[in-house]
This record gives sequence, C-alpha cells and structure tokens, in this order.
Amino acid sequence: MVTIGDVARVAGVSRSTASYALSGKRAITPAVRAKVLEAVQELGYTPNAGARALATSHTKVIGLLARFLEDEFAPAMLQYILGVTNEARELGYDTLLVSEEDGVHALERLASSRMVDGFVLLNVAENDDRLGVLRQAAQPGALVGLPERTSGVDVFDLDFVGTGRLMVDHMHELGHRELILVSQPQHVVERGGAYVWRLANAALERAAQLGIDLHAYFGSSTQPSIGEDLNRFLDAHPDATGLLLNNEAAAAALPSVLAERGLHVPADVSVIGRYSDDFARTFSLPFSSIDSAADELGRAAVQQLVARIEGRIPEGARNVVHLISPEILDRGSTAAPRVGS
Amino acid sequence: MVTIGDVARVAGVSRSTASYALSGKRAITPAVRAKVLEAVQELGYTPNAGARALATSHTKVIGLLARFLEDEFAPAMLQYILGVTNEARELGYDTLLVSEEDGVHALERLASSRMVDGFVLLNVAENDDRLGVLRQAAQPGALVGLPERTSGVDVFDLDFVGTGRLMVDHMHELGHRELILVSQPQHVVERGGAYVWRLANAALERAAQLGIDLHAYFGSSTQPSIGEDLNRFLDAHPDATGLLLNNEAAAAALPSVLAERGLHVPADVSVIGRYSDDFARTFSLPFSSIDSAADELGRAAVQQLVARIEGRIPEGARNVVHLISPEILDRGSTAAPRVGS
DNA sequence: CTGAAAGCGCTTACAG
DNA sequence: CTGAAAGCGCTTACAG
Repeated sequence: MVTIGDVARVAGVSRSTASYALSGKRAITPAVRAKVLEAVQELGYTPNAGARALATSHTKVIGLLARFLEDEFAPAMLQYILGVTNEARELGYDTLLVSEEDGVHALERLASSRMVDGFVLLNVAENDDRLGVLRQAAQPGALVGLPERTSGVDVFDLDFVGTGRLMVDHMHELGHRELILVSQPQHVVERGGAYVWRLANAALERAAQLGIDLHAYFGSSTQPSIGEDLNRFLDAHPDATGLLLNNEAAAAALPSVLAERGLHVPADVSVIGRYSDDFARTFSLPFSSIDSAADELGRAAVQQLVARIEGRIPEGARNVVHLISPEILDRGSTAAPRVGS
Repeated sequence: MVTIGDVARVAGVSRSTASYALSGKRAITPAVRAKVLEAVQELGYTPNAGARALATSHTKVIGLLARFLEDEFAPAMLQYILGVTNEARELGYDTLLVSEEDGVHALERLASSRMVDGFVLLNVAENDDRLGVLRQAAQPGALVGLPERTSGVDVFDLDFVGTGRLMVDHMHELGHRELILVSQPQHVVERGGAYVWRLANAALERAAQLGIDLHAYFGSSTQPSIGEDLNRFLDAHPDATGLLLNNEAAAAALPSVLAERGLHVPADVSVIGRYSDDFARTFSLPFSSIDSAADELGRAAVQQLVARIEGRIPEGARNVVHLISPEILDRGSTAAPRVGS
C-alpha cells in the first residue's frame, strides 16, 4: 500500500512536511504544498485509518448500539439508524452498527478496544443496563430514548407524555367522551419499552382530568391476533367513539376490522395513531398520526455526540435532555362523534 | 489506558510473552500463561483495535454498503442488514454500515484507508457502479443481488427468475388463464433494481409458454396512488382471475381495494405476493407469498466473505453465484378460478 | 520456552 | 518554514 513515506519521497520532502501539508496544522510554502498534493494525486494516497487512530487516539467512528425487543416493531428502527449514519457521515464519521443481543458486552468491547470515539444508543429502556457501562466508558454517549436517570449522557426522545396528552386533548376538543387506547404488547413494556407506558399513563391521567372514559389495552404486534384483539376491545366498549393507537400492527389491521363491523372513519369512529409517516404511506395506514421523528432524533443525537467528541462542549456543561414536541399529521380520521351515539 | 506493557509488567514477563500467551501462537509454560491471564483480569486489559490492525493488517471489521433507491421499500433493507451484522458478530467481526448516496466514493474511502477487511454490498444493480471499485480493491467482496457480470465477487440472491416462473406455474396449475402482475415502480427498475424486471420477464415468458394472458404493470410504492393503480388494472382486465404482486405497497393496499369492489379472496380472485413474512404478519398482508429470504442471504454473504478474508478459499477457486430457490408460503389466498368467470 | 527489537503507518513535539 | 526523531500499542520474526 502507498504510505505517507511514499508521498514524501515523490514530493521530495520529509514525512512530517507531507503530513503537515495535508493536515494544514502548520504553515507550508505554497510550492511545497503543491508538490505534496501532486504526489498524493499521482500515487492515490489515503491515510491508513488504523495508524492514524493509533497516533491521534481518534477513530472517526461512532458506535451505534441498536436494541431489538421481542414483539416490538423492528423495521421502524431503520429510520433511526439511517438518521444516525447519514448525519455521522456528514460530520466526517463512520458508523459501526452493533445489533447483538448482549448490548452491555458489545459496549464494553467497543469502548475498551477504542474502536469508536463515542456511542449512540437506540431504544433506551427505563433502567437500561447499558447505561452503567456507558457512564464508565472513556467515550461520550448520546441516547435515543429517555431513561429514568439521565446523568452523564445526552438524551433525545419524542415527548411521549405530551403525545399521550395531545391524543386525548384532540379527541376531547372534538367532543369524544369514551376512548380506547391500544398500546404495544405488554411484553415490550416488561422488557423496558418505557415509551409505551409513558404515553399510556399520560393519556389516562389527562382523560381522568377531563372526565373522559379511557380504556387502555395492550395489543398483539402481529396478525391475526391483533385483529382479534381489536374486535374484543370494540365489543367490550360499544359506546367508545375514538381509538388511540400506539401499535403499528393495530393501525394496519384496523381498516379490515372496521370494514367487517360496518364502521366508517371518522363518521362512526375517530382514530389517531403514533407511527412513522413513511409506514403510513407504504402500508396504507390511513389514520391521522403523530410521527415518531426517527430521522430527526437520530441526527440530533449524533450532532450532540460529535460536539462532545470534538470538545466543543465545555467540561462542566450540563447534559442535554431534549424532547421533541408531538404534532398531529391530519389524515382526516377524526371528527366530532355522532350525535346520540 | 492499560496496554500490553502494563500486563507484561504486572505478570513479570516480556511484552512478547504476554502477547503470545494471549494469542496462543506459540507454546507458553502453563504457570506463565496463568500469570498473564491474571494480570489481564486484574487490569481489565483489552487490546487496542487500531494498534492491532496496524500490526496485523486485519481490522476484524466488515464494510456493509447499503443502497436505497427512491420509491423502493426501504424498511425491507433492515432484515438484510441484521442478517449481516449478526452473522458477522458470530464470526468475530464488527460491521461498519455505510448508507451514503455515493456508494462508489464510500467504497473507495473504506478500501483505501484500510478500515475494513472486506465488503458486503446490498441491493446490487444490474450494472452496479460500485463493482468496478470493488474489483480493484485489495479486500474481497460479497454481493446480495445479482449483477450482469459476476467475475471477481461472490453473489447471493433470491432466484427471481424462478420466482416469476413459480408464481405463474402455481396459478396455471390451479386453472387460471388471465393474470395481472404488479411490480415495483418503474423508477426502481431504471435505477438498477434488476430483480424487478427479472421476475417480470420470467413470468411473461412462462405465461407465453403456457398460453396464459399476463398483464404486467408497474405500480406506485405509496398510498393513495397504489390504490388508484390497482383499481385501474382491475378495471382494464375484468376477466383476470389472479394477481401477482412484486410490490409491498400493493399488497398492503389490495385488501381495501378488493373490499370496495366486493371481491373476495380466493373465491373471486387469487393472489400471490413476494415480500417478507415479517411484514406480512405485522402489516396484515394476508396473501400467500414468496419470502425474500433476507436474513439467510445476508448471513450467507458474510460466511463466504469471511472465508475469503481468512484465506480459507483457495486463490484459484471460482467465485460463487448462489441463488436461493423460491418457496410459496401458503396463506390460502389462491384457489381454482370460479367456473365460467 | 522466553526476551529484546523491529516494524506496522501515522502525528506531533522538539530543534533548527 | 522544514526535518529528524519519538511515540501511539500492538505482533512477530530473530536470537538465544
């Protein structure tokens, strides 16, 4: 392979001069710099990443730790991943993607071998066992997902409390007084999917304040069971006029379920969901919804992380907890409830 | 950070002895080896990845080059990605995920900086501009997706020709004589999605052999346009009794379209798709389908790549082109056409 | 079976 | 403004 020694020889300068000419870290005579650049062109020189990392203690690589919960909707993770990889690249970093089950072990491995300059953790749980290791690590970390304790890390998430409230407020303003909430499977919650109960609790609390009857359920994440779940919930609450969905599979199954029951949206029932706009368009999820903001969250986490890596954030500065405000994307699936229903 | 020098000092041996004790590349007295391992434990030593890469010319990292086409169904990519990252980890490798637009540039960057030991390319096009660079690179490469020229690379893909034939054969055996094929958007084909026309051409050819009337269309990849497309196709061919879908959005939109037209599956119309089983269950895609085999393909590509990286494949050995045979997963959406229809 | 030393390819104080 | 040299933390022939 071609090294900086080759470049130096061809350019007729020392290796240090070649290095400085390329990094611009000290003044170089224009003519000398031109010769160096010419040699680089001629030889097709690219610095060896391992050697540079060894010399500088910076790898220009970010470790991205994904986390997949059984029964959770995995494909949604891709949008966070792409937000991270694209933003990282724009800032000059590559991304090492780790998907292994044992995230703690992976984190230890990458941190102690100095393979990365920092970490982005996806799908962070309320009491995420990866956080202990992360706080001990020499590299900084940014989270997508809000844990119980946020000290020592920067946190980015959708405001799920605000999301639960917004869903209920929206239905309340239209005049609805009895609602059904379908969350992700209970199993997801048990494994640490805090956003599920955070949204549900906020919705229940707001409903209680407003005098709304809110029936909160967990639903399955796959067909045909989610279809059966939906029918069961609707049977149990024949007077409910609105549905809140925090479950992609429920949003996909609902149109058929409603059609079979002869119900129309929004004339007979109003629906509001929480899922990605991309999925809505690809998978015919025809309901007004609050977007997950996956790309935005992934990018924000990387920006903050890189700022820390590059020392652009003062040592003493407090850690960031940034929650994105929910916004309803109107697809016309909510209206005032039928009079007398 | 703790280095092998620290380990050597604590264990009371030389650095080379410490290194050999850990690598097992030469015989070490059991007692000495025990002292070294103890020191490693005590100090919490992990080799520095950059230093090791510099010394050995092996990074133990695989470069994964994703490729996203406009209008193509991006989330499906995650299943390939996870197949790759999981298999890689099981074989002792980490994965650098690159999603940038300019795949040629990314490939050049990773190859020339020696950041990775080999490459996996996803969604390879008929004449993929990344292949030229890959063939010049010092590192081996494995593809998911079949290009026109396969020399110098190992190739893994679903047999899309076989898939097109199988769809037609299956319908033919049931007695269908007029079919509609809905492919991904034309735009995907133009950007190099060869699998789309490969399946379509094979289906057309087989249909011609069997005397079947096959109407092949491109469909949009999002709602509401794909719903309009489907209605248009069905209007144009009122006597068609079977639908072949190579388009996820079409599979998601079809149930509503058929319901509105008062058509039942499979009594009035038979349907067979090509998409991932995971999506089928999450997104209520209720049709018999041929699975994409994403996980299997990603894993196979990594296995072959690692075998090459580690020199377990003889220099002169021919490159592999491995096509997975399509299999129909029966969801009961096909039957004999209604008599007299 | 073990140690001292060279070398991987960079960057960056240190001298001039 | 430039060069010679040290050092980053490993691995591995070379000697013994």
